[in-house]
Amino acid sequence: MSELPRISDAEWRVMEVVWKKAPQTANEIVAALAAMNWSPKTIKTLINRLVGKGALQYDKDGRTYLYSPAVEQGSMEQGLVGGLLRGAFKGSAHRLVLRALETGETSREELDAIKALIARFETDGSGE
Amino acid sequence: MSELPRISDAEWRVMEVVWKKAPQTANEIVAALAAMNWSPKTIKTLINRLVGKGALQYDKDGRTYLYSPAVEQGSMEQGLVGGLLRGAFKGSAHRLVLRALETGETSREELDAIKALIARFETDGSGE
DNA sequence: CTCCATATATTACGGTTGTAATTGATAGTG
DNA sequence: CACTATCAATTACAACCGTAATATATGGAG
Repeated sequence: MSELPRISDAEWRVMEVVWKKAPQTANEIVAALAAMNWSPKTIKTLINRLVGKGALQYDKDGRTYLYSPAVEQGSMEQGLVGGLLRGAFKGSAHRLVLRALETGETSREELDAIKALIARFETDGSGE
Repeated sequence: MSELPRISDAEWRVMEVVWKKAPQTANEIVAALAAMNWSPKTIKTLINRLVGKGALQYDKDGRTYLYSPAVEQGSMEQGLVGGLLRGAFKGSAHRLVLRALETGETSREELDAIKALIARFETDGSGE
């Protein structure tokens, strides 16, 4: 049961790019992150760290590398939220949801989707 | 609009103690954290860092200090969840909730409480 | 007034993170 | 075949974090 790597915020941005489309070269990743205004060097560093942590893997294509995720986005999201839930919220999911809703950025559609989730988890204790 | 300080996990544990009861002396905080098996020195360091970050404040009582929170727990929780929501979930509250529920640790009571929250946020767009 | 127990303050040290620059390897260009 | 543009690898460095140890100040016991 391989442990999920612990990755930082900046590293997460890089993972998002590769989760969205894989494999990608370092330069493609850099291009996808243009909006971050990071030096390409910085992004290369982040990529290397992610490889070191086992979050990214690569195949050599001649001189360049093709990077792909080595961990699933959903698992990482679960790890993140689970940590918060256990750590800061002591398992109180409704308090976590309260804080999320308090940001005031949640649309009616999101609220409906959450209602649907609750219904699903109410009938059977887990996912459908 | 004072910015919320950014505090680490270990520091959060200390804040929890002071949020639960304030003011408290350093020694009372240490006692409350006995279960963490941290050296008292370590806890003093965390307290000092929290003061430096503006998360704790103190009043001198002779030679000892009485520490109190300088930021509210709710605000800090909101900052935490809001950051996650904007950062990793791109505003998709229902996906955040999904990941929370997937941990499989959520009781029926929690689910009911969440339903109540949804209802509240559906009628008026914010807290009552 | 002196000494000690104890409270706070300062310093330590290796690992992580943000943010890069420098170095080393190599595929093409001429 | 020598040179350069470009990859990836190594190194840098300050701030933050976990985890303390050491130093300094001071109220109270004699």
